[in-house]
Amino acid sequence: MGTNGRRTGRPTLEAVAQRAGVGRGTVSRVVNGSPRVSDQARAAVQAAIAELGYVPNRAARTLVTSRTDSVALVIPESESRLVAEPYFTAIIRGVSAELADTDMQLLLILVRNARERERLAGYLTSHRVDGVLLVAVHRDDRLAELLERIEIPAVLAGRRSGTEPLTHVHPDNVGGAVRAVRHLLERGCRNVATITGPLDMDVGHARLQGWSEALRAGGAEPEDDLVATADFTEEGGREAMRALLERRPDLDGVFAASDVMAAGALQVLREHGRRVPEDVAVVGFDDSIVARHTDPPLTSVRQPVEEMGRTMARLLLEQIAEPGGERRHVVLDTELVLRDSA
Amino acid sequence: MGTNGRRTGRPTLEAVAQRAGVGRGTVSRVVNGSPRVSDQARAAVQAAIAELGYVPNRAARTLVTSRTDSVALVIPESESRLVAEPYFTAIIRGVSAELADTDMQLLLILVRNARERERLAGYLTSHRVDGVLLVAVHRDDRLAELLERIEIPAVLAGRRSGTEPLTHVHPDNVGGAVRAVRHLLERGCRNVATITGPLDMDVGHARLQGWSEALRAGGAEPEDDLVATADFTEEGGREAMRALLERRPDLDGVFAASDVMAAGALQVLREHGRRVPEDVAVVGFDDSIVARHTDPPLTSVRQPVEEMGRTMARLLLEQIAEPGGERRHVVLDTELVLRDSA
DNA sequence: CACGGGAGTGGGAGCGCTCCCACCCGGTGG
DNA sequence: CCACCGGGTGGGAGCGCTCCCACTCCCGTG
Repeated sequence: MGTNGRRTGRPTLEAVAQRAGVGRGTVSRVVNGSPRVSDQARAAVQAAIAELGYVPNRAARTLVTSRTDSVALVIPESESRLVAEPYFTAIIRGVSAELADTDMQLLLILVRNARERERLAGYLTSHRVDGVLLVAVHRDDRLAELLERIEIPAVLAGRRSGTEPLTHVHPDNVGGAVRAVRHLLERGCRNVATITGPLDMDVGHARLQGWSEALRAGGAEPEDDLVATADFTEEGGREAMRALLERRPDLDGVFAASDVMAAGALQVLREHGRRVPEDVAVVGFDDSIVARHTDPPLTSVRQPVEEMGRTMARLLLEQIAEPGGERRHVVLDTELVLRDSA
Repeated sequence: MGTNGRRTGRPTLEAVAQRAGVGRGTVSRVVNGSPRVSDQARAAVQAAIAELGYVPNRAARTLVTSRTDSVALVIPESESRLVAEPYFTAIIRGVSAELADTDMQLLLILVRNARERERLAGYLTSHRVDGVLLVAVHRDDRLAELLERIEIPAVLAGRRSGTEPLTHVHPDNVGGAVRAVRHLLERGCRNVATITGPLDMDVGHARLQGWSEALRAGGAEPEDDLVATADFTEEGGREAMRALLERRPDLDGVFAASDVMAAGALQVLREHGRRVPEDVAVVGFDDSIVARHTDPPLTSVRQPVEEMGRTMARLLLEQIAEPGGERRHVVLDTELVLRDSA
């Protein structure tokens, strides 16, 4: 009693100090790994910590340091329905794995609408997290702009454009697309069409660019009527495929910028009596779970999503540790996974 | 200068009080919605808050109240590969939606191994969160035991057994299975087999039970050689299907306790030259994304996963608000989604 | 042998908030 | 007319930590 009106039974730094027969300062130094402590004192403190089961009070620490030891993973919901869902799961898994050895907390923030974006803005501005990971970035991304404006450590999955100033990580979209289309050409396809993602996203744009590059490298000219743009959804894939068949009945290969769109395309091809891969060969992108279950199973470009998550987390931690450091840009390799569709 | 050595430019409660010409106590009362404030004072304070853009410092509040205003969603990784992935995404979405209007933060914690479970234990014991949501519960679940022991507000998705003492939410597994099997019987199936999930999980057990009940209700006897146990994976589904075909070549219907296992079963049936649904009708469970892409598309029992997430969050908030309240148990309805496989 | 300085240490101040007690004041009842 | 009450209010104390300054040793140097 007296001055010590403790409400929770949890031991404090003070208690540890008393137990170890040292001052608060010394305990703090030990806990925070300062070298300026004698071996003797350190041992005594560590023993006391173990005996009492001391765990530092995060709030008290945050209050004085104004670090929060937590980072936010922000997922714009509107996009999350579009991009294949396993993508987010894999990102989360990677981020979490990388953070596991730290004592950083992972906050998950889904942003569904303008009101929630507003809330998020207040949230970030009041520095309730040390850093932010943002996925599903598109051109003119309001959230990315926000991150840039308030100068909080941040890492993007994807980018707004080729000149993205914020640190970001993404798969080699161009290279992956090139690989896919090259494979189609090597199989003997003469008229390779593509179903693109939204062209206001770099990922959509880049995969289209890869298609063009691969065609040119193969001596073919990328023709406009071999391109149909969709929105990463299955229905979008179906519509695009119908349009392509109408415009170019002679097509014999399709590169779809996502597995889900490829799945839609496969349905339409079947409806039209085209055999896959004999009449039309199809390659998707993502190597997601759907790729293994389509009929026929889908050849697809694998992107290392979990690895992306890990990398993002690592870059963010670096940036938090050294806020002045320069922005980074990491591109991860893709790989073509062969199945039956091409 | 002087006593006010502020480091961040953010306004404090003190600043608001000064601006509004009232005391700290009054500002605190307004911020926390106490009725014991005159309309005049409240107006002045609200104006000052708006002008200064005041946001309460969470750490300071936590330090004194020992509330953290955050809840943890705990996902045991070992299971997460097994249960269909979209499940977690949907749970997350539901939880997040329900929390969006609160100022509760959502912490995501993946637990991969014993070491991380240990860390989590320390984490929870030191009350760094106000409550916990736990998914993928199985019998003898160590994490569930932990939650029970440290008496922290908690809600489970699923349960350890029929006598689960903790508050929990789950779909009507028995009813869903009954619905599926009844459908198979009504279609004219005479020998309905089942591929179960792990029987050390209530969900595996309950879906098996539903199969039995429906058979009996239909006048048939559930025979042991019509049951094969798997682990919710595709490969498990394949093996189980092979075993069933060997034991009971006369089977003409299969109820699989998950879509992923059903997908594996479909492959094996095709390999064996059985047409689906003509020779063998198949029903899955989950109505996950794979169900739409199998060949043929899979009839499946839909469980309202997002709704489960919402419900879990709601129950948790109630429990945090009133820690003494009694445990709750919510069962959500399922629905049969008809496609081509049955 | 005095002195400067580095290593190690203790503890005051203060982070921004809530809690609670003391106080003020106008209305009511004896 | 005064004691009483209760709505409304201000501000001290204190949550548990880090930061930093002051202090004590004890070594090496001139």
